[in-house]
Amino acid sequence: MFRGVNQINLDAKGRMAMPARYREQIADCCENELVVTIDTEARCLLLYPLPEWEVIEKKLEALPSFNPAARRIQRLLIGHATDIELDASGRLLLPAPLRDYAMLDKKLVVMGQGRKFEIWSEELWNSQRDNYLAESDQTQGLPDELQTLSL
Amino acid sequence: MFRGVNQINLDAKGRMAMPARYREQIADCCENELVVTIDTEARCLLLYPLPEWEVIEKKLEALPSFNPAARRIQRLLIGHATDIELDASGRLLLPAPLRDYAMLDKKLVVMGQGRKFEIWSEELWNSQRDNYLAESDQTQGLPDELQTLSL
DNA sequence: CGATGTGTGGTAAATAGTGGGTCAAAGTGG
DNA sequence: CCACTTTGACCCACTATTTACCACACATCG
Repeated sequence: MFRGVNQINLDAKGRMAMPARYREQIADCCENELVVTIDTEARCLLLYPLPEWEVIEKKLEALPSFNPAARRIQRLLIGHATDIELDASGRLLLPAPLRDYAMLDKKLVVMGQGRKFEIWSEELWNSQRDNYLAESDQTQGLPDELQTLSL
Repeated sequence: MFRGVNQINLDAKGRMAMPARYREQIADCCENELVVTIDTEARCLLLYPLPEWEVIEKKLEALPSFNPAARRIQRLLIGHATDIELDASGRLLLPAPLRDYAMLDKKLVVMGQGRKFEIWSEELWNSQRDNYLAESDQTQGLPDELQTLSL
C-alpha cells in the first residue's frame, strides 16, 4: 500500500526521483519494473508496479472489440501504458507524450494511492484539490458503501 | 503484450521503423512475420504477429457465409490482410492501398494494443484521442465487467 | 565531525533512426 | 516475345538520440 504526497522536481531530461521511502517496497514487489499510463478522467498519470498493471490489462483485453466504449478504454489505457524502470539512482524517465498529456514541467506531485501512484503537475493538483475542498460534502450521488462509511 | 504509444516517421519509400523496444518480442513470437490489415471501425491499420492473426482468421472463416454482416467483415478484414516482415534494420514496408485507407503520410503513431498494434496517422489519432477524452466516462453501454473495474 | 544516503547533473558509448544506392522481380505496353 | 518501367528487397553508412554510468554536492543522522 502506497500512501502520502510528495513534491518532486523533474530534471532537464524528464526524469523524476522516486521518493526514497518507497524504493524498498518497489524493489520487493516488482524488481523496479513499473508501468505508467494516463488517467482518462483527469490530466494526471497512473503508475503501477508491473504485476498490478498486468491484472488490469488482462481485464481490459478481454473486453469485446466491437463495443465502442470498450475500444475507447483500451485505446486510452493500454495505448498509453509504457514500461519503465527505476535506474540505479532511483529515478524514472517519464515518456515525453505522457509528460505532455499531464502537463508536467519542473514541479510535480507524486501521490501514493494504494496499489498505485498518481503523478500530477503541482499546479494542476493544487487547483484540483481546491476544487474538491470547495465542493463541500454533498453526499448525494455516492455509492451505498460510502454513505455508511465511518472514518 | 504490446503497450505504449510511439511517434514514427514514414520515409520516402513508405517504410516505417518499428520501435526498437518491441523488436525482440516480435522476433521471438513470430520470427518477424506479421500481418497488417484495416480496422473496420476506424481509419487505422491493425498489425498482428502471424500466429495471432491466424487465430482470428480461423474464427472469421467459420462465420456463416450467407450472413451479410459476416460477409462484410470477412471481405474487409481478410481481403485487406497482407503479410509483411521486418527487414534487417527493423523496418516495415506498408502496402500502398492500406496506407491510403489509413491516410498515412509522413507522421504516424504506432500503439501497442495487447496482442496487436494499431497504426494511425498522427493527425487522425490526436483528434480521435481528443474525442475520447471529451466523452468523459459515461459508463452507460459498458459491459458489466467494466462497470465494476477498479483501476 | 564523519559517514551514509539522496538528489542532481554531466558525459560517453551504444544503438536506434534515417537516407540512399543497387539489384532483382514483376508488371506493362509495344 | 522482348524491352522498359516501376516496385520491392537488401545492404551499407552516417547522424542523432538515448540510456547507462559516473561523480559531486548537499543534507541528515549518528
